Amino acid sequence: MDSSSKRSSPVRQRLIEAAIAVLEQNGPEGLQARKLAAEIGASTMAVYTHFGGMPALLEEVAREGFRRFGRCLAGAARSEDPVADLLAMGLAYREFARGNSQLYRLMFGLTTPGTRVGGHRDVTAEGEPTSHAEGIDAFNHLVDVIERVRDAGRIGQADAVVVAGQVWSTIHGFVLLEIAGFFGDDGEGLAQVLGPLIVNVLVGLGDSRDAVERSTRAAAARTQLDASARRLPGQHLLDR
Amino acid sequence: MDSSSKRSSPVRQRLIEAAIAVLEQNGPEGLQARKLAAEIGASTMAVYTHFGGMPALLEEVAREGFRRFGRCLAGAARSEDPVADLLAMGLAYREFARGNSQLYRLMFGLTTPGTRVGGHRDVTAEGEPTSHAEGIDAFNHLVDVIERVRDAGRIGQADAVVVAGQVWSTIHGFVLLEIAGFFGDDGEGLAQVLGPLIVNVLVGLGDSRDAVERSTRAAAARTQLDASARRLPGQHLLDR
DNA sequence: TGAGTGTACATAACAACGTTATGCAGCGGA
DNA sequence: TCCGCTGCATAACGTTGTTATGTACACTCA
Repeated sequence: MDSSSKRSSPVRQRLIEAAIAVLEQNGPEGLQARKLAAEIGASTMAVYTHFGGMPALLEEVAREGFRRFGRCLAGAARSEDPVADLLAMGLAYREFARGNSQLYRLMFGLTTPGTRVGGHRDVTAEGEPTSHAEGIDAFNHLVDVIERVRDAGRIGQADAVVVAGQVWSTIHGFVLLEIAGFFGDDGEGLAQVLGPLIVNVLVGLGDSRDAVERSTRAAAARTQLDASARRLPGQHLLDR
Repeated sequence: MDSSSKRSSPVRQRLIEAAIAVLEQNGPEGLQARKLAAEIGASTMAVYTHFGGMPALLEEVAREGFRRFGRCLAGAARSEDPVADLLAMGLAYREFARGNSQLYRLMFGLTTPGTRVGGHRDVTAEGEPTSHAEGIDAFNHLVDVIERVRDAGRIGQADAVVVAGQVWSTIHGFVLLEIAGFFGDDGEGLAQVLGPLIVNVLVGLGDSRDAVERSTRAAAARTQLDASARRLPGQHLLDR
């Protein structure tokens, strides 16, 4: 068998895309074998001939999500100011997570929706992210930028991987709390929390505050950033 | 009806506790009406007379989780060095999340396991954290410490709520990535990522690096911190 | 060219899940 | 004593993931 007949069969790909679409529209509850199959005009058997079961399909959805995520991060512009590039990548990161919040959560193994037992006893051992490889690929885009930041002499001689882990923790935590609604629905969280926070981290890493804020303006100018979103009252942490 | 007969009925409480125990042992998949009822020696009807359905029970589990989480944070020692107290609270935070990882994820609406449809059409609208109130209570412990840090003149005149949001993002993100296995299973992530990261944030907030590191040692001395855990090879970000 | 082989898929059935309907035992107040 | 209510067991229903079975089509080889 050649690689195109089985590996990239149209129904297989359409199932994954239908799953992503349904996931974002109806939430994880919508990820049902019958529903997805009907969505592409097939029977539930399509899920089993192409994936072997719902868990494997969801695994593939997460993998595809990480690929798109990686492309999103890679698409962040690359200039002569690596700190501005890092900040732009952070904005792209948040934009992806906000625009694909359900997918983002699924990617990090947080959703675990469809792993219902049904007829058989087997269940994916919960939370083991087999899509680690794709996740690390995406993570490496962060490492690359940080290596450039370091090589530009902005943060001393730190280990880029370790620093990337710190930056990733920062953005990941903010994004999840923002998605969960803890920072309100407008851009308040970005302006008041994530923005200052990433600046603080970079200053803590050794860059000068002036330089970081210059880079911030450069990144904001590149991304048509509506950071000063209209503020509406809401029930969240920053509101009191 | 008096408050003890309905509000804190033994079976109601035992169902919640059974759910927490099963959740941590078997993962979200184990949170089934039949299983939980059998666990306390009752029929599935107990779930419906006391909660009205699985979603409400899970909501109550999350609420109880936030209460325990709040008590855990409140239990962090209180000394004359507020930065050391903040760091100790961060350690307690991570300890709770690691020791109750499934519960922690459920608390933040990330798990969404039992919201299967079954007979009726209704489904909790996915991800809306009705247990916000308890979550904010826990969050306020963080705000309190940071107010003391600010009043001690260590971080300028920042808004304590905003700063708390930054610190929370930081720890939340790290803890979730660590739970997901991205930082290895030993304490490497703590020593290489979270520790330096929180120091960087505090330095970025205005404290001096020397003062933060003194506070770090103080906090580590209080908590019998085995930060230098034995390093085993593993497949994760920091390993290459 | 025709029989054999295998894959992709539809149909139908099964076990397990959440939920609801029904019924019964026990209680308290009139 | 009788009524009504509450707490719960039993049994049934609809929906889920999954599996079994059968079939149509494509491809291979003689």
